Amino acid sequence: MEALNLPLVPVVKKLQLRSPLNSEEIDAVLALPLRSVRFDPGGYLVRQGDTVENCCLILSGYASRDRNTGYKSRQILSIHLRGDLVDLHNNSVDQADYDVQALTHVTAAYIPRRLIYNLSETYPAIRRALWLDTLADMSISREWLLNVGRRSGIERVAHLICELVLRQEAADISAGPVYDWPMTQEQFGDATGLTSVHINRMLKILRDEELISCAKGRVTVLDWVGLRNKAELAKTYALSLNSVRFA
Amino acid sequence: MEALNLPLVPVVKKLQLRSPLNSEEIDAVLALPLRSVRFDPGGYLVRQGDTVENCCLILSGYASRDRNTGYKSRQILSIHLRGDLVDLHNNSVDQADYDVQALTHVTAAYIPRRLIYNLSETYPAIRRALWLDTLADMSISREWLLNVGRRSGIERVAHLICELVLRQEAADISAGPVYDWPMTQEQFGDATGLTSVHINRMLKILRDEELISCAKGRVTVLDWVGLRNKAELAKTYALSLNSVRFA
DNA sequence: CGAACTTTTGACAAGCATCAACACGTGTGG
DNA sequence: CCACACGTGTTGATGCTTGTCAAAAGTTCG
Repeated sequence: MEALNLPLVPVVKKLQLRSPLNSEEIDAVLALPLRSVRFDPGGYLVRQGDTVENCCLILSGYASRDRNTGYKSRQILSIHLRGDLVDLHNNSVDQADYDVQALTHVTAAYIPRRLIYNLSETYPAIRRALWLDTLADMSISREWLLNVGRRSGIERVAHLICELVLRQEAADISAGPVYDWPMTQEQFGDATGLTSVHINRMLKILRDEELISCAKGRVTVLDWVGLRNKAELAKTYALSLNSVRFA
Repeated sequence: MEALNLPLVPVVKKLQLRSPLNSEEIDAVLALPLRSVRFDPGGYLVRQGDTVENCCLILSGYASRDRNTGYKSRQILSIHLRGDLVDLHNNSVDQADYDVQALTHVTAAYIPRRLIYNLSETYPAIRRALWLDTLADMSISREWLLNVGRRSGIERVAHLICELVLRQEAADISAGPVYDWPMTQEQFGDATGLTSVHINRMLKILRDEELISCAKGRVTVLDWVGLRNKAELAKTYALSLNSVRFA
């Protein structure tokens, strides 16, 4: 019982970032039944066109949502960390209009979407939290669109690194200036609308200017202010990542 | 009384596209108090950083949501037609993180956001409709990100034209192959992540290939299938624009 | 240890931006 | 009524950014 509940603790924490929950509401979330599944990198948690009967929750690892154009290229729409309810947004639509793919090894849990729906109908605070979580998601989306549409290659790369740093801090995955690097350069390109070759060159510039250093699987930010300036990171953006609360 | 309600009819219609409303719910929406304001092209309906106390509804004309990077450039995040509740997504955040700007002459109405919130708490059907409307909005956002991130100039332009055509049909603003053209080439560039000069060249190609023709303020689609092929418009996308319903 | 993937680097090509000049239409004031 | 300014559309010349192709070196994992 206790053991079953533990995976849901990050979810409770994430929801409470948005709207405070009382103990009854917390218990209701923790009581959600889980069906855990492990995925290798590249595995599909959700496939475009799937009939959506479950909501997919990341328990560990990193996953991406993505869409692709006819032939060639993939666009990563968002990146998801532990505690993220990835396809809440498919929750009321018949078919998923994107893939959800494991970037690293991922443990995910499927939750029947009907149960989440019931929960949100029963508890207004949970409803608000889910709503605000969605709003935060949309805010990140907007920033990505600005990033891809109107920034240069070097700015895009710096910006995405900044975002991942901030989100990992908010999720208590990292502390200090050393951060998980969940993705290949190709995947990073798919997130920024660039090719992997160009990503490599941009990372080299950031290394040469001593803003970051890369080891295997990790990035260390050497100069946070410098990196942020390179990214033109909006001041309000950092806020929206962590502190969208019910007002 | 009747006269006051008329502007809200398109909103009711839009909500009912998502989830059926009974007459009590319809009356509740129609009873919302409005404060109408007219804007010239370029006027700001909402400014980034504004404290959000009202929700902004488009009664006529076209508006855009946009963000800009430090110096130069603007990215249009979405385009809004009659009946759209533009900043529902700021509804629970203290400050707007984007501008809302009139593309054409616009009549807009401000509605206290608290009233919309109350409405959604009182009537589950309205809540679902607003939620699904938001999901549809996110679906469009995702497609824009794919468009800007992974498509060539010509594809981006064709794709956006296709989207505007579909949405105007869904909103009963146009019928047949002739469509309003609410924006300048510069604005079109801001929506697609290109420059106005390049937009001009891409439009010339589409005209030379006899896929569209342009007169002042209007675009006529001469070859819908050809234009859609040029855009690689996903089949599922057309659906998501109009038919996100409660399942 | 070897196979498969990822990173790195170079040479070259293509796409798009930038700058600039002119055409066209519209509204405004003299 | 004309002249003019201003915004928008059109086109050309040029250069930078990024993509493409290719090859070699490093890395991971069975």
